[in-house]
Amino acid sequence: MGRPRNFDDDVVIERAMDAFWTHGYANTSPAQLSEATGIAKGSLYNAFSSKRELFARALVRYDQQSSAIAADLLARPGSTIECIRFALRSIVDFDLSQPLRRGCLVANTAVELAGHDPEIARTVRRMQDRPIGALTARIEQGRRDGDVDDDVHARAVAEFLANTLAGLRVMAITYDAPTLYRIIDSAVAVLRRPPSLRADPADPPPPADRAG
Amino acid sequence: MGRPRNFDDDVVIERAMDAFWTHGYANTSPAQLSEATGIAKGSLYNAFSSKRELFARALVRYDQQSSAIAADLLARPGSTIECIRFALRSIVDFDLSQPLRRGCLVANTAVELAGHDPEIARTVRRMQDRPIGALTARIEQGRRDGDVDDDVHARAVAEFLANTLAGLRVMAITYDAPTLYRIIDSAVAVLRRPPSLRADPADPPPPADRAG
DNA sequence: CGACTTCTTGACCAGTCGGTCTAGAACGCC
DNA sequence: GGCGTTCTAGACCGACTGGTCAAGAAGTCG
Repeated sequence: MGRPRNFDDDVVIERAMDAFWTHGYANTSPAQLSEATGIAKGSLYNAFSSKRELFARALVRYDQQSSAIAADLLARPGSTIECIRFALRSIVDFDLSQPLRRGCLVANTAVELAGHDPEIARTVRRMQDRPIGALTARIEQGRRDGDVDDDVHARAVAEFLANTLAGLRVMAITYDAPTLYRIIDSAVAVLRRPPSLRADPADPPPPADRAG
Repeated sequence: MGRPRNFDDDVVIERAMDAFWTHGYANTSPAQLSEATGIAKGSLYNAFSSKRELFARALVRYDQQSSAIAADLLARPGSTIECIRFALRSIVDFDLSQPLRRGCLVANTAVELAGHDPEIARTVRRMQDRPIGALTARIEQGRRDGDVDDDVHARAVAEFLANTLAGLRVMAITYDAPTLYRIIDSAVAVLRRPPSLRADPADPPPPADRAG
């Protein structure tokens, strides 16, 4: 009963996500959100309580979409290394195809808000853990498939690749495709041979790998 | 002639840098800057024209300090891989030792402003190029010293390591030391054996390195 | 000393911030 | 068609934004 919503919440959240992603949290005013969504400020507050709440919903939406894209990319056929290389390239290509360089909303939120707000920090952390989990699973699959060395520590490499991705999305704001592609090639090379995981990292590399 | 400055510009810029670093550009108001520096708003504007101008000066200062620290770290004795590992760990340790997680001011500025402001983007890009140059030099030295393979592409690996660092400083906002250390260990492992730089990256790894 | 200059300060400014509220529109229900 | 409810829209709010300015303080110079 009562008057029904004049708009689809999901559409509004998506447009708000876009605005927050483009301008950051602090630099997106209620007036801008109203303009971006086509909904008057009053209605926005009636539906989402506060700017903060709307942002939280937008962030969740971003995470869902990103996870879906990541899952698709990591489910593609091919060797682990080629799959991950293609996935990283696709994300970089996406960033560079945008009219404005805006990075990754989760990372941007970490930078802008996580340092001051423990709740946001927890949320961001949870969202950052997801690609690590997905990469871990893909690398473990690679080990089962035999295209990844048994002594590759799946979780450690996944963390490393997620870190590389975080870096790439910052670098994509100011650098060009060739540089970013070179970085990706260097990064995925860890899947060729595992990094040393010993306690004393100063020891020399093992005399030869299993091919020797 | 005329009344002399009541304060040291450099001290004020340093404190402003701290405020911008902690809160971001948009979230640092003239009132906060006045409080952080101990200088009345009017004097601040008299000396630095605008918030924007003061920020630019603070950013330059940050870059100078960072470069000096980086130079020191990369000038330390030891093998290239150990030197770089130690340098990355030191930066991570610094980030984690701070009362607030605030990342890297240059990267934060890339995220917050570079997407919308080409001039800031150029400045940030120049600042990001510096650690790449320093790393390139250190890796080339390693090649001369013989502790880095001749087929390591110094510049490519330097870009990769700078990207890793960019990632680390975002990850240091939400992750803990063990995870970050593992990431560093994975990253510096590229110096053990060069990434493939061939056109077709899908080719299998060479049968054995020079130790085999 | 007085003249001149540049500094410091807090009052002041228009504009915007995040948010509230009121008037009334648009339904379901009886 | 009334009634109750929930919606919409935009006027409105105090606080604060980035920035200016006038009044006067603190120097140099002749």
